[in-house]
Amino acid sequence: MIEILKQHIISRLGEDVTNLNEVLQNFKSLKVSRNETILNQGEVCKYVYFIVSGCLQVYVYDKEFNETTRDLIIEDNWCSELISFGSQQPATENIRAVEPSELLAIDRQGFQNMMETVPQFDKVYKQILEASYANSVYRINTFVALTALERIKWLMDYRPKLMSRLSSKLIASYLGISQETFSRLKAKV
Amino acid sequence: MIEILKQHIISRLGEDVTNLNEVLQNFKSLKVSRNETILNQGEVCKYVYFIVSGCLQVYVYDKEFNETTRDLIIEDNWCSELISFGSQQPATENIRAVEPSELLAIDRQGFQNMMETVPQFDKVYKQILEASYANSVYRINTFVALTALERIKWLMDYRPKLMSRLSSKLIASYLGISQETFSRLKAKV
DNA sequence: TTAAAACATTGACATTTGTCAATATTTAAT
DNA sequence: ATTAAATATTGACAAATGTCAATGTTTTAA
Repeated sequence: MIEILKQHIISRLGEDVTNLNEVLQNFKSLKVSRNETILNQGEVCKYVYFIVSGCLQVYVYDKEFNETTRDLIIEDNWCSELISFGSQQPATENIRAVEPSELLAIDRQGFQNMMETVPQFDKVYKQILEASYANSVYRINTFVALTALERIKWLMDYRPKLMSRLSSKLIASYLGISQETFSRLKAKV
Repeated sequence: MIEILKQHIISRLGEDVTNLNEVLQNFKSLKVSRNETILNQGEVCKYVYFIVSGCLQVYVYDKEFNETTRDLIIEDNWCSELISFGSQQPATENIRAVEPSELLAIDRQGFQNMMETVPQFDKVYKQILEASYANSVYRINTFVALTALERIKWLMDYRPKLMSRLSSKLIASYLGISQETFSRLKAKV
């Protein structure tokens, strides 16, 4: 499992990362089953997760307790509630596995260790943050102006893996439309 | 003008910032008039702006060339197209002043100088990035699930200054609703 | 100060999307 | 393998929002 993360890091920081193997010891490996929650809103988010395999859902509840999904993240990506992780304030979002998933978790102390052992690691946090930010900006700009049908087309074009792997219910919640509308419009594409 | 930025930085990094005055020399002061564009999509974003007074709009065009506004940022805040600024790739968003504005601009070289002169300054970029990220996450989670009326109420409660200062047209574009719907629902609140 | 332009409001109507309910299909657990 | 639960589809209808057009109001610039 660690090997996948190793490749991921090398592809970003280059081959010559000193102490990489020691650094990777800071990650704890865990397996989570489908529908297992790994963060509840109100708790402090203690870890940043690297997804080795599977898929995580980041979501909130609206006032009628419907879930709305801010993000769906698959293998070879990072996932966390970064705002809570960074500030140690209670999280405003929930995270759960929507597929059986293999994760590598690192806590703040681990991050600290890494920064000291591998100076370039400073960049990794910045990269994760920048990627997350870019993703959310993109999501706002893409979605505010699009109709339900256009959102579906967008997902098919740019996130085809999500479309084929996940339930309609989940996709609809990610697109911000009802299941019924999703079901109907899907047929029209 | 610089004095306001100085207070802003002191409030975040504390009183004892070494070389602060020299650091502030890296900022160029500029005045922009209403409707003046300071970044066009396709260009590389060269500056991060601190808004001393006024208001900036960050927006994109949809396929019918309507503007959709991702953010409206007022005085005492930072504004940039951070993804372009960080990567030096072409910007995907436009920025314009929607009020006559006084800005302090710093370029990458200036940022570099600051990091070297004031070690704590490293934090400032991270803080700007984190704040921007938190803001966009909040925007996604708040808006995806809200009706037009609820969005208006939200704006009145949490961004009352925007509501009173800016045109209905702009506010509607920020809320992702038509001007007419905004006009009608505003009366019902 | 005045004319032109931009913006805001309102009505009529069309379109999109949501809700509820019934049924079919798939998935999960024993 | 069988049954219960969850998910997906479809219809009928309601509610929300958008579009177009007409008019009134405010802002801007000469």
